[in-house]
Amino acid sequence: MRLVIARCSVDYVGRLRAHLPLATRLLMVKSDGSVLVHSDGGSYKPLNWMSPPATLRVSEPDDADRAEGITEVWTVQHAKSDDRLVISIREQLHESSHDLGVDPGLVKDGVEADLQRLLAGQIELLGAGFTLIRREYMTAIGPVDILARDAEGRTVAIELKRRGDIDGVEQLTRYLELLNRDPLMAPVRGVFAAQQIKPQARVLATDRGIDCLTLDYDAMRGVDDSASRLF
Amino acid sequence: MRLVIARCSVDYVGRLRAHLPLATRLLMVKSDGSVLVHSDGGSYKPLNWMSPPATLRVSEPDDADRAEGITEVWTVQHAKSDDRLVISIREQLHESSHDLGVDPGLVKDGVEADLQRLLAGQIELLGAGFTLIRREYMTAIGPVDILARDAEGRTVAIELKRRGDIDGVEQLTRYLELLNRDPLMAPVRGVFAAQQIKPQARVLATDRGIDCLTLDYDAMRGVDDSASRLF
DNA sequence: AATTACATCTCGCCC
DNA sequence: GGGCGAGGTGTAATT
Repeated sequence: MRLVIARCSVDYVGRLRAHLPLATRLLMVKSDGSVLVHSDGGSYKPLNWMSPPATLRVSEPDDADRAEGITEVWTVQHAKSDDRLVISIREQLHESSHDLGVDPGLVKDGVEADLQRLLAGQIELLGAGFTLIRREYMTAIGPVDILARDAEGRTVAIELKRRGDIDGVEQLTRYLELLNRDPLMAPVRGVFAAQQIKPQARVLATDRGIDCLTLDYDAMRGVDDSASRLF
Repeated sequence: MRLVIARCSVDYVGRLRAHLPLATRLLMVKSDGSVLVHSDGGSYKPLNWMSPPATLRVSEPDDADRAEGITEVWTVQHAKSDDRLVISIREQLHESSHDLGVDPGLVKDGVEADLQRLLAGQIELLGAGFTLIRREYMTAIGPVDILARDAEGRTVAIELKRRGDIDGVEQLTRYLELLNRDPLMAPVRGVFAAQQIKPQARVLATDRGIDCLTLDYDAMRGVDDSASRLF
């Protein structure tokens, strides 16, 4: 990885066009040819960038550029598209190179897949007498997160979200509509389960006869102690 | 902005939990307290990060950490939530600080990719005899992208997307439901137009009697040469 | 390789 | 502040 602090202007041409006026920025060149242009603020998204795979070519400025004080022109060309980033450098204030090696990568816990695994193992959270039919029940319009059977023997489709908003209710509604067309399966009722359910989503779900269930991930993780031994 | 290259492990606890095993990485500390942990690959997204506003506290390792070779512990605490990033540093290979100033920010030129403007000007793409009623036709639940009239004099609501997926079909369905409540306007039919339409979206649209239209942006741009003269 | 759905999405906009 | 829509989305899993 190469780190450069430079006064520069940047132009991107590709799926859109974008321009960064002259200012001092961090240029990060990664070993796969990708380049990130960061300012001293904002969040993790760079001001501008080129995704890998890409190649960086450093060239001399032409006469017009030189007259404007540009000392070096970086052309970062994407390997598989016409996307191009051109960095015009006026002054290089810092430069260093570092060998970082390959990163072992991130281990995550608490994403939707973890929620689904936990709820499938604690299906009684939905109510006494509930039994699991299966996870990821495939339909023509996508997989139903969890299919279960309630104490009365009725089929229940469960849609799981980390944050439950209107889109999730719409999704579950489509599944219910489809499943209820199957006379062998109908009537199927729905449960919308999420760590947090937005008020509007709750209203919409209730209006459509869909039950809402707020999940306590920490408590569920505590019950399944294989999860708590992850770290 | 402070740049540190260090052998470190990282733990994030907040909306989820995540762990980065020991490796050499770039730590970028921005002046708003945000921290980015980058490896020498991937794309612009860091391996882990803390969004601003946040505060960085550097502390001595406890005895257990010291025994494992940790020399410094960085705790990055988000100012408005319980999100926390803990960086355990074994070895600091590089350190530098830079004053970048405030960035003037990005100027996007081609952002308006005005598919809508182009289609409104080439409304005959929808079929012979189509005429434009208006763009951004306001309703109580939001603007219909384009409202047109077909050769038979019937009103047509058009939803435009760059990438057409199920959400767009749902959106158009809500508009159609509303517009068809108006006896002066009903019956209104729908057209779902996008550069690319996902199979599931096409199935749903067809099932609801909504026509699908795939748009060739480059061809449309070629017809309207004012667009090709933008730059 | 292409498709699909999730994301600590981020980033605007408008209300 | 929340809600909605778009992104040069990125990313992982599955087909």
